Amino acid sequence: MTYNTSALDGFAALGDPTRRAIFERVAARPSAVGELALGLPVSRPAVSQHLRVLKQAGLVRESPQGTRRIYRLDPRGIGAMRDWLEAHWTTALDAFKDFADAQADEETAA
Amino acid sequence: MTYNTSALDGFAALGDPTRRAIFERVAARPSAVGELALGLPVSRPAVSQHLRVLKQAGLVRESPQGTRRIYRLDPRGIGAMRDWLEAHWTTALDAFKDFADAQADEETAA
DNA sequence: CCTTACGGTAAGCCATGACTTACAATACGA
DNA sequence: TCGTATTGTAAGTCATGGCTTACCGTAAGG
Repeated sequence: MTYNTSALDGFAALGDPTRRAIFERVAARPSAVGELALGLPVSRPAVSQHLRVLKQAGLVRESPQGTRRIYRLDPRGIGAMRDWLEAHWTTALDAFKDFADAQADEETAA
Repeated sequence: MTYNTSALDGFAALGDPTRRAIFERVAARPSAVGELALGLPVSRPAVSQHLRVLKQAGLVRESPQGTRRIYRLDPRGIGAMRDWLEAHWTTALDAFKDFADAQADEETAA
């Protein structure tokens, strides 16, 4: 099973609560792996593995700085998700409006 | 571990490819469970279980119609995700801009 | 009524993945 | 050059969850 596996994997990446926490901390301030691990209830390797997933989803970028790797947001991944949601947002509203209208008609008829 | 478990569970819901396929089909046209299962490589109970998750995430709504249940989009869930992404979108752009500027300065200095 | 259609639920199987500890690699500082 | 700091990776464990088949409830229609 493959479906559309493109950049929409951002949803799977942000689906994990720990990963979402990491993402939000990186969003607040670019950080190294160790710093992130300090504020989280998981080990440093776990954070490292999560960052790899986030990176593959295009959600974060790393830039080496000495022996440390600074992680910052990458607009590409979040942009793709944003576009996808925005497209469905309008259709969702339209569909809901049609449904509400139909309900109203039903009420009137009854 | 709990983190923020509110309506952001939409990410976890849409993280699964099968669920995303179901969501897109419901977005294209409100459908019954059986119809959805016909066009997918999984059994009808599987679709039913996925719909439950999507419903709990506020992404779809069901409305009984005879023995059938018509599923349509629910704007609430997708709206929450949209807001969350939109907020981080701007910070992502800002952070990226700062980073790009710093890189440019570094280039100039070198 | 009795039958048929439709869909939710239970139980169980199995792959995925999140996490841990242990280890290897790399860059900096004394 | 040697020790230290920082991080990625390997291997293994364990829980989560996605899928299936079997079953039960319920609403229409003869």
